Amino acid sequence: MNTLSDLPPELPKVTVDVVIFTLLNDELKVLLVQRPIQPFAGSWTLPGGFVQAEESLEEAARRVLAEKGRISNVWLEQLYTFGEPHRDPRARIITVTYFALIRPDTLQTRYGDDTVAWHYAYDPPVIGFDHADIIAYAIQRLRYKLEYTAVAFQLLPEAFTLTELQNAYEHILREPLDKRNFRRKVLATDLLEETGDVRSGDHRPAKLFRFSENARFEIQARRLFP
Amino acid sequence: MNTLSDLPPELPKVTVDVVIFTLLNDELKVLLVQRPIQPFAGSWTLPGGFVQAEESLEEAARRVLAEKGRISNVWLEQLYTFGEPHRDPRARIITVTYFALIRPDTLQTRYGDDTVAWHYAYDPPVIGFDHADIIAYAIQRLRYKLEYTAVAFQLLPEAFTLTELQNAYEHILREPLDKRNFRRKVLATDLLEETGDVRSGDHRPAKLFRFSENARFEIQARRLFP
DNA sequence: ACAAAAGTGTTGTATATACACCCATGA
DNA sequence: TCATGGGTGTATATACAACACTTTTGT
Repeated sequence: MNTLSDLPPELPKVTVDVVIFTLLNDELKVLLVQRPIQPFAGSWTLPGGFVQAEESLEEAARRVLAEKGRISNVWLEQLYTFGEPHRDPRARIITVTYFALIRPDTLQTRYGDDTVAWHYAYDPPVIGFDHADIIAYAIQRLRYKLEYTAVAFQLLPEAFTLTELQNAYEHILREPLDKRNFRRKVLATDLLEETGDVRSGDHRPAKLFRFSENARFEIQARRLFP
Repeated sequence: MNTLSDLPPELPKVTVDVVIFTLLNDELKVLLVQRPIQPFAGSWTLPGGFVQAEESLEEAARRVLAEKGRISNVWLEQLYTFGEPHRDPRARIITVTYFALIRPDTLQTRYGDDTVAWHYAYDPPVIGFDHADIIAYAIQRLRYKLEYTAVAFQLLPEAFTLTELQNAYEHILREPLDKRNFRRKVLATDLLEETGDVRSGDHRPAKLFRFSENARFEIQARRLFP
């Protein structure tokens, strides 16, 4: 694997960083890695790595996901490319960023490894490099996509209640939504189907839904909330 | 300036390519450069260049605009980053693409230089590398932005008639628009103001408009056609 | 006077919003 | 029986789409 010291200093090098979001306890979280060394020792940064010679940018991003948290088969989209000359004080680094949405149980970190952890996306710890900007931009894109597409199911378990879906929207958008209007809108699309089961809690059981198969092809195109 | 042969072959190198659009004779055109050498000798490609050590990506894109057509002070936005391993047969090249909208009179090419020229964006000549994909993606983004923002004025002269504005929209979107609805919508925004002059042709003179100053700050945000 | 482009309103339809009560269950 | 979250309908306002004729000028 390349390290910074392997590389001639005069040429830009290319990394991919991935903003990995999940919903954990109704909170939007982002996966961060704590830096053991200078610069920014102790600060948290996005998981990333150098682009290898024979992999595409998206393959590099998926490799990073696999290496940091054994995450595979997730939804991933290119976000933006950051290339200010001195964003890394050591060398010229150009970073192609991706963002991913996963269910929290998809992540497997090594037992006892507290250098890879979920943090509040809206209230992160001390962040190194320009990664706070990247996270802020990713949140903006996520909120935008949430209003216009059906990406939300990437964050939810296979089956979910309409209240759970609405909670996900409310916590990411940070605004309350009207229950009746929300239900009418999501049911008016053909993206949801009932599983036939219910979730029984303390009170009245709630119908369980899943995203229909064709929803997976419409993440990009469909406007859930026009 | 770096050339491919200067660079060690094992590391990805970074270029910026710029998709420069204009409207010329009511047609959407893209600026292309004819390649003098292999690979793809004779094919047309996007203007581009290597990212230099001390310039940002956007600065690199502006340098390309200045070098190829003495174009300065134009609207520019990052588009996407292309990085498939063998998109350039000679070496691993990662290209950060930008797109720009200019008025056709902004371009100054050297007299007699026919290796830099406007081509039909919707009906381009033979294109080298994967630049046809890049152009197609840029058109898609342009159409999208046109429906949701006020970018169109980047393509029009300082003063224009409503019919000229509608023509611009119709030729980029490739669909006819209703004259009354179009006028009502654009005038309902506060993005346009009358210059007070009229354009006299063969027939009834048309009022001239300009984009108001605050429109320039709202290119990104404002939805012209919600 | 006529050709050609500029300019102008109304109506129906669809969509978004605001809002409050009854239902089913477990304790 | 009561506490809790699940589930439901209507009325109003706003936005969009369809549509045709009159006005002004130059020749």
